Amino acid sequence: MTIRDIARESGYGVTTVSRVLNGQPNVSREAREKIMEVVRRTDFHLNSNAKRLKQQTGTGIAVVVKGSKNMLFSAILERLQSLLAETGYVFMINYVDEGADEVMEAHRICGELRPKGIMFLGGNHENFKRGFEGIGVPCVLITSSAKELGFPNLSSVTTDDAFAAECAIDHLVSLGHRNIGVLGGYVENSYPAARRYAGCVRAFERYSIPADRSRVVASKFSLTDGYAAMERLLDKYPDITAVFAMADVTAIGAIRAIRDRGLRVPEDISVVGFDGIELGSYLTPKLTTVRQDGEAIAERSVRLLLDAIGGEGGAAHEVVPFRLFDGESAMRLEA
Amino acid sequence: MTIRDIARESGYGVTTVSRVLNGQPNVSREAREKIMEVVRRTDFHLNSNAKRLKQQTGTGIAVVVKGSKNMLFSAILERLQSLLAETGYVFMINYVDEGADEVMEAHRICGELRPKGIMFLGGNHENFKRGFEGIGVPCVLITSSAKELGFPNLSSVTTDDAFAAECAIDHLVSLGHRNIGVLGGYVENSYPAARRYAGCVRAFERYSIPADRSRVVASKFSLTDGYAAMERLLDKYPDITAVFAMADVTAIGAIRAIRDRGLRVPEDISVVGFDGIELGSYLTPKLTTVRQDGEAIAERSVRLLLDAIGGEGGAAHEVVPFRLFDGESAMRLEA
DNA sequence: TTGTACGCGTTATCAA
DNA sequence: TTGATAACGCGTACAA
Repeated sequence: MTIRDIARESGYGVTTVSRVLNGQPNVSREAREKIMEVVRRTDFHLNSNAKRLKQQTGTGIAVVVKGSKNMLFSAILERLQSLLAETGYVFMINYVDEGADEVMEAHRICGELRPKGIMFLGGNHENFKRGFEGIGVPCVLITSSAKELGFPNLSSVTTDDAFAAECAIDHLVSLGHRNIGVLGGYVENSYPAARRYAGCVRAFERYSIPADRSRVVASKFSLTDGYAAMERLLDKYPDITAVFAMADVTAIGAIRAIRDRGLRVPEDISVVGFDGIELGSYLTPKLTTVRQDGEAIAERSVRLLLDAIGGEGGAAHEVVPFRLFDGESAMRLEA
Repeated sequence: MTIRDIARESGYGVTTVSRVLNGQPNVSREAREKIMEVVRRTDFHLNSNAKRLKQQTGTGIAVVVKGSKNMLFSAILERLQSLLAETGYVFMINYVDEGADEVMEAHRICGELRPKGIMFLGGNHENFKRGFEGIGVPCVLITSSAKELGFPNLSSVTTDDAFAAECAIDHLVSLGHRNIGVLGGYVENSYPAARRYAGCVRAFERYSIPADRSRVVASKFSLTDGYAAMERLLDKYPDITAVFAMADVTAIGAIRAIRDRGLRVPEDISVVGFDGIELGSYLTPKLTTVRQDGEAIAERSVRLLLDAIGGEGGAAHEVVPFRLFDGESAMRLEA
């Protein structure tokens, strides 16, 4: 079933049929109705391969998601999907492993799917430095700033990770804590982890908390890794009274580890997370956390990408606000 | 940059270039090397639109995911992705809203992406009855049995929902509970919900628990809806001692609601969930739940779909084992 | 082993 | 307002 069959069936030419199917003007009412009738009757769909071949363009936006069990990413993804659905773009999601090279993947995607733009949900700066050259379509990196990378077709949308982490530490210190552990991503692999770590250091310095008092254990952002990291932290520094986890899932894993040692949250150890996933406020105690604004992040990302696709200006780097959600998992240190 | 340019540049014909690029035999070593050199040098990629237009097929498998915040789905999806990655199929994920018609969406996808097969992660029987006719590619419905639908190109992979729910109720009854509430999906919209409900009824009858003692409140499968459903349940039946929630997220929402009423889990109210998401065992108390085997579900689904695409046999309907994970959220009823 | 030439289904151009 | 026809880039008979 092709556009030609519709033409023959309806008594018009292929051009007219094409016009109707693409909602173009310069078609008589009558022709439009007759043709649409046939189209509906035969349940005809344009062949998008032929269409794209002709138009020299893949009508779609690819999303490369780094790590599939990130609940913040899920929330952002959902919002992206619904925002993009309204625009008529096809939305192509590709998950890559946390250790994979998302930029290599992007090259593959460009060759294969010819997207009009690419969104990276998470990403490693090294991979971009090494391989982003040569990617021709507009891109936006989400949850990791690409400002210093300086590519003209790579925008970014982020939370101010350093400042946000600083606020988290501020909060703990204001509650009287000085022996604070940090559970984090791998600073060398993850830009957000590096920024958050930098924020911690800044805060510790401000309060003259010696560097050796800030106990940092790297871990992947997952329940099980958070658990393991917390165990190591407790082994090495049994005197800590508070923990800042660089992701909510890490915090949840950590809380389980704390309890499995017979300690309580927050009475024995206060915990502050990062991300602000919905689940956090269903836990007991409710998770105190730095809440990133996933909705805003998604919206700004789509806006930036669509503008870039439309040819409006070059790369932009936006920072969306966060706020500290004061839950129940962190409390004042009893003297 | 086309295959013709590569041909000219390398001094061979387009056919030879095409053969090399598709790994076909009947090409001399020398030609292969020379051509590959040019391909690498110019970073050439085949135009997949032209390729698919010619081959009359989109090389890919589409997945229609119903509801994006289903953590079980996320886990299955991840596994599907990695299984399919090994096969070289492009993996196209499409999220649809819980209220949307996934079969309509499948039609759109067929017209647009021309996939070789479709996987439905969640789905409504009514939609299939009404609209599946006319979908020509092999499909597999995951987490909902399509046996009774009888389409020759629609396989399915499920847990035995009815039996699993029956086991959940069995467990609660064996702990001494008789006043058991049920928090569930909409029985009329969700086949798994209907099956699980049927299992509950069967168990209640077996124990001669009057139907009016089984207090059922329908709700969507989400944290917030689980919370609201539990509130309604407590309003109507303050004397219940146990709750079976048809999804873990519902259970987690319910637990929050119970606690917000000043009651304890499991001392005042026992809770049993369904799905067995990883998170459950990080909670306090650890969630007692019916654990579906997401890995096996993903693996069987891929197997079934690939076999069907390969033309091996018709529709098959597989049931994968589950098991009751005995956590801490359900306890013996104190006399 | 290699090359020529045609057709896949659509849109764009141009003429009617 | 309409229609004939030439591309788009690839795979593949078929010929050499």
